[in-house]
Amino acid sequence: MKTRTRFAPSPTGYMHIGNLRTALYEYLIAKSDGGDFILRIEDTDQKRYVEGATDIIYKTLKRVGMNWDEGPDIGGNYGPYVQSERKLLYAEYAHKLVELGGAHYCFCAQKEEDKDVDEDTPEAHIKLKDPCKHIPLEEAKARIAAGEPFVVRQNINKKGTSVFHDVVYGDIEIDYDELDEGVLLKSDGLPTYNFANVIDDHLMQITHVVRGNEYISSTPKYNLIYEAFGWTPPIYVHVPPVMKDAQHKLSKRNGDASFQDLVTKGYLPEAILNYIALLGWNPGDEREIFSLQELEKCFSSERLNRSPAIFDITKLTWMNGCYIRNLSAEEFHKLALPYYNDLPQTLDFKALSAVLQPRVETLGQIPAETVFLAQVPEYSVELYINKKMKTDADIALKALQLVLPVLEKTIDWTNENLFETMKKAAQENEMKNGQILYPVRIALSGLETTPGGATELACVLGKDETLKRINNAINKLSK
RNA sequence: GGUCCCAUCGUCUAGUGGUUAGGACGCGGCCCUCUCAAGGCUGCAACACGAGUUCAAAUCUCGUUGGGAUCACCA
Repeated sequence: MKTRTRFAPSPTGYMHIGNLRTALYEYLIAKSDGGDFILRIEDTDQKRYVEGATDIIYKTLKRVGMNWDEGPDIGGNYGPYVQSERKLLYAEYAHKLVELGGAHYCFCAQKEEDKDVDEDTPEAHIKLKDPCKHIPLEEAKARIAAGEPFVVRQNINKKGTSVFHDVVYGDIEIDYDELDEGVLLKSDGLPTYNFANVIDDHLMQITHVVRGNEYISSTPKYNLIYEAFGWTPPIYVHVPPVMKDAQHKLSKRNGDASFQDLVTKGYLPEAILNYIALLGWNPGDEREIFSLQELEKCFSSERLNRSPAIFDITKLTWMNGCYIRNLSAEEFHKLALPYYNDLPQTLDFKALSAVLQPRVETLGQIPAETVFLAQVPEYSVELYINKKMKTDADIALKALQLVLPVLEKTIDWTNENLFETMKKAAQENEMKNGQILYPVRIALSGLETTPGGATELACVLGKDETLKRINNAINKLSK
């Protein structure tokens, strides 16, 4: 049987890093086995639906090169691939499941939201027995026919322990009486995730289901549905979450960086993808830099990790630097250009870009220290002035002249606290190490300066002296 | 609270009974260099705890502690 995996996001906002990683693993499981990767949109919760979110999903996947073989936009043999368009299908199967004894109709009002209930008390977690379960089927049907609102709830009739196998976690045992008889078909006629994912995964012939490990405890419920229909469950691959710190998941809700945020900051999609691939997976050897194609070759779900991984922006930054340094001068400049225009308050980046263009061409390489694309302007100016000044005085001069007005505007000359602190730090460092902080030293030389250096110089010398020295440098270069 | 899951340097991890517990990021030092960065070399740094099994345990078992998940007409 051909391997088929699916990425099934809800269009509720930006693409989270954890989501993207799940998609990656789905993609890799399929592609490392010559299988198909399917995109399915799970939009059964109309309350959480966010306009444009689907587009973000498309763009993100395309941006990192994870192309899907079937999906809402390109179709396929198992469509439609948007759950809201499959509404009738779910209803049909839900009624069928009732006939098969796997579910029942329920007419209870929606449970009120608990307010002042202490989450930790046992009482807060007592599962309600559903009185509707005992309504005779004929009576229930009559009430539905009469127009009474209803939901379809799952029947958990089994006793004892359920055992299922997970690729990552191994065999897992859960008692049936831990399971609640959850809603499968909501009163608005749309299915819940618990039902839709089973129906769709079966109908779309999905072989491997990859999802967050928060679904582990409800997996037996899904197996019960498969069983009631006489279907074979897929292979389960539950993955641990990506964490922000030891206690908290990475989540957009808390303002954690999304894929798009990272890209905007100058992280290359390839680097982000490479980094998150290694967050919970490793190839078994010591390689760390992988293109998507290379990952396809060596990926194995057996090497997925069981414990959560903390997202470390520092290491991503390092990896991003690796990717940026590998760019050709042309590629680099093309990618960096938007950032020149993006920071109008600090420098005239258009002019600066024109100044820097020949430098990249001359050097034929990217400044080694360039880590973030978004930092390109600052780094470039600094490096340029420092390194090329002597041989390329003319261009350096132009860069300096661009920097000067910025200094006057951006440095808070009145912030005495800042200046005092930095001055003190510089002096302490001088006493301790016998040398002045590098940027200050450069600045003091009066010949070379940089935005950063000038700031520190200003801390030590004050505004007038700083500007005087920079002007001297410009004059000297003009000759 | 019930149930399920997890536990190696600060972080990502290798490790499936015998290793000086390896690598990467970060951090410190040295080299290179007109500075920084990059590169090279090097240093600091971990098996949560306690029993047990065994000649031998990071690895197997049990317990403890700590953390996470779940108990929605959200996914």
